[in-house]
Amino acid sequence: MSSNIRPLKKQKIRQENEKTILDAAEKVFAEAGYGGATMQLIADVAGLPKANLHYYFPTKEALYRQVVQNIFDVWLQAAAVFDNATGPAEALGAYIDAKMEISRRHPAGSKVWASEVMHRAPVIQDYLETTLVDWTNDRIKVIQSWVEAGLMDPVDPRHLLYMIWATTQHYADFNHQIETLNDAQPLSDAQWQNAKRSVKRIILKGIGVPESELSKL
Amino acid sequence: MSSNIRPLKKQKIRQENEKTILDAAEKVFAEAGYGGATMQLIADVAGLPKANLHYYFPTKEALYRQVVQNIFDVWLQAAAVFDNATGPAEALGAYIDAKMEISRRHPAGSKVWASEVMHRAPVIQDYLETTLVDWTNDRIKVIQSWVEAGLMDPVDPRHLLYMIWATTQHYADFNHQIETLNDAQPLSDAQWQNAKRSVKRIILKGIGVPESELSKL
DNA sequence: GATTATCCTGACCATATGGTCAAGATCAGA
DNA sequence: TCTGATCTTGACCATATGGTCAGGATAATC
Repeated sequence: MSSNIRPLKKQKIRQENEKTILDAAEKVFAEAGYGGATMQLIADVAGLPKANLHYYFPTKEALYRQVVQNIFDVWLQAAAVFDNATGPAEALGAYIDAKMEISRRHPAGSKVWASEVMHRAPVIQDYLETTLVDWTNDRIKVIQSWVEAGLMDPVDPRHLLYMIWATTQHYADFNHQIETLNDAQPLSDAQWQNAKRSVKRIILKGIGVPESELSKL
Repeated sequence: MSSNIRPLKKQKIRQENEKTILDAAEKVFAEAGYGGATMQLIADVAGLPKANLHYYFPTKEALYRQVVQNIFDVWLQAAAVFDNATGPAEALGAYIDAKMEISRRHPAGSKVWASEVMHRAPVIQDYLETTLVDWTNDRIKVIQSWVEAGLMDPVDPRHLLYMIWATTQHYADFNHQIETLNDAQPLSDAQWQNAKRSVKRIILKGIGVPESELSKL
């Protein structure tokens, strides 16, 4: 391709505008849902005329699809931390930390993801059936091996994963409820640390990680 | 009031139609979100002409509000099981069971609730600030007393509650994902039992409930 | 400076949707 | 059977929304 010669500043314009639009779209989709979001509102948040959105993204659905796929990528990146670790305490601890951090930094993305799945995944069903299924089955095998090695109790890996997903994402998806229960204040740094420690401790102890490992958290 | 004399069969008609409409609305709101749901679709699901919905519920928002409030009531009923129990194993075990059962029987309601909270609770914010805050603070005190009585580890009650809510509701809100990961099959009776047992065991063990109590699950 | 490709945008359109209404049907009680 | 209240519904309306388009601006290349 000669694409790295001809378009240079122009390509940059496209790149930046797409990013601006995608960020605005993620926020609006998270706050209003797919049906409640309007192209006009996304345009306003992005600071661009509506017609400009349709220049970069042909339809609302195409824009939404891109938003959801980006979130899926973030999700997969967090999953990488799960690997290259020796045992359940280290691996699951790091995984929980990573997912909690995403919930903190990326709540809108998590909400869009939740909404998409709640509505039976009309856009990313194929990803669920391929990438997610494969990833999950791989991790299940890893957890199974830990069980067989006596590093943890014989818990059902599937439900362990669901619990980790549910709990960590809850801090993003239900952040409004959590704030309301926190005197209408966002969690402070210290409260986030406490949340992470609490979640890790209960789950890891719950699957039989020895106290000697837990004290490292 | 003479309302128990005059309208009798008529009152029954209203009652039945409102129920039909509310059931249809809950399903459609859960599947499409507030913005994606249309009065026409709700009418079709209910088997009634659209104009009839507006006879019983003046606006879409009023109908939605009623749906959400009904769900809140179910939620509170489940919370009752939390009480009149002696210690964490019994109380939290029963609470988790009750919430898992709701997720199984009432997934649409849970999804509407999740969606409402994710969108910053435009309709039931007052309930969150009053009923939910009060209920939560009460339970926190109860859990705190268990900690002080040495019946469980000194975990942060707030995050324990969040974990229970997150995990149990996950089985409703993300049931599509769970089905996809279960060979596109809904969970069987046995799988639901396994899910309940797994969740209860990890959480209760995670907060330090002694093994002698856990074996009763 | 001329040419071409990319980018920008106000004005516009077709459609879908929430909601209205008036006329008719059904029912309880006198 | 007559009367008044409740219920039913097809037809209709105003508005909001996704999407289009033509004409103009801007930037790169020669």
